[in-house]
Amino acid sequence: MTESLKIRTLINRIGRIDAADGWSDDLNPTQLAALGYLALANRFSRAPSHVADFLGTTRGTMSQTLKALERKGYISELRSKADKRYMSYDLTTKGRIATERPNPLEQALSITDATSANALESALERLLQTMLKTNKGRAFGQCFECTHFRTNAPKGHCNLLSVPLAPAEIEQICHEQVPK
Amino acid sequence: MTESLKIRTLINRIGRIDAADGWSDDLNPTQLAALGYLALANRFSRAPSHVADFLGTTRGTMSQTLKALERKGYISELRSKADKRYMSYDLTTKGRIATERPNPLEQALSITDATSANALESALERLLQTMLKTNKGRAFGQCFECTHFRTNAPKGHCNLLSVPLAPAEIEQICHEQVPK
DNA sequence: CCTTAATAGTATTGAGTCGCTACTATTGCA
DNA sequence: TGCAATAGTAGCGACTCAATACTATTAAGG
Repeated sequence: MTESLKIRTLINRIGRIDAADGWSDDLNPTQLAALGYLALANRFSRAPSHVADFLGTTRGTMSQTLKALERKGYISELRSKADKRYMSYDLTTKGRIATERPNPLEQALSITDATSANALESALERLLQTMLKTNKGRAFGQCFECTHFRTNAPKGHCNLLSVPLAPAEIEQICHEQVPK
Repeated sequence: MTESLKIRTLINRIGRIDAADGWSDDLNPTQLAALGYLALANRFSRAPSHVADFLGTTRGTMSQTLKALERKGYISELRSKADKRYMSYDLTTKGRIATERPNPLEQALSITDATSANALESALERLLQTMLKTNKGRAFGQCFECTHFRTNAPKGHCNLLSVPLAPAEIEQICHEQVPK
């Protein structure tokens, strides 16, 4: 059994076990994953196509998932006036609460020391970026780690969209992010 | 954004992107995951309930998935004579070939140096074991890392089942494994 | 021994994922 | 101005998935 196969099996299994636990209430793992992404993404990155891109699925599938989330009252639709094709989703209070539900993965990580957690994160981050490079996927990183980001503490500025960024937005996920 | 949340998001996303790519032929990610497990498991660990346990799903769901795999000719059923309730699945040649298909995750890992791959594996292994401990899940590790294993190179012996183990079996996954 | 409990697999149901194709509406570009 | 690109969605078919209920078999206890 090769090292690569072991790692792949581990990631797959950890993800499945974590997802299996995420079935409570009336949300399934995919709906919860979409909700979790929306909770982290900035205001330029909350369209169906962005969520689809982030989770490696299609616009059609994600469209249905988001409609289901809206029907259940976890998110609300927001249509753009500038570009009438474009739409965005905001979390409702109910949606925000749902993302804060405890899960076995974070629970297990909470008893891990900070140094090894940090090492694990950067190893996974490197792995993901390598995968995305060959797959032509987007990075979806945080603004403060982006080449288009200029700091102006405590605020920031996006050079790509020519838009000022509030302090809270600097840590959010953006679909245009290009890692430094 | 906490470190735990980042790691959870990364594992989830890596798993999904890897799975999305695994859709080729006529197999979906879950079928491929079940097939992958059967390829690694020893002869005592290839029943529907074992696969279900390994992947964190139910017997009912896995029963259907395995029936689908059998219908398509990837695995073949083998009923036990000792215990008529029990059954086991073997991979066919077609099934064995399907597990060898290249995938983005292993491809990305192939250009990672051995030391960091090793570190990543043990970090994920620790994370999984912590998750399983609170969830009462089984470890599903390899025989040579089990408390019931006795070596008798190049063969081995299982003290739990009182059965000799061929060299190839020592590296296989067992549902009874208890990590040392 | 024989009743009862535990275990293994499965059929069924209903909600939902997922890729795919086809379609509409809108915007960008040449 | 016309045509291509983009964004979202409906509909289809195969499948996942939890949950329930069921059968068959084996184990355990009085």
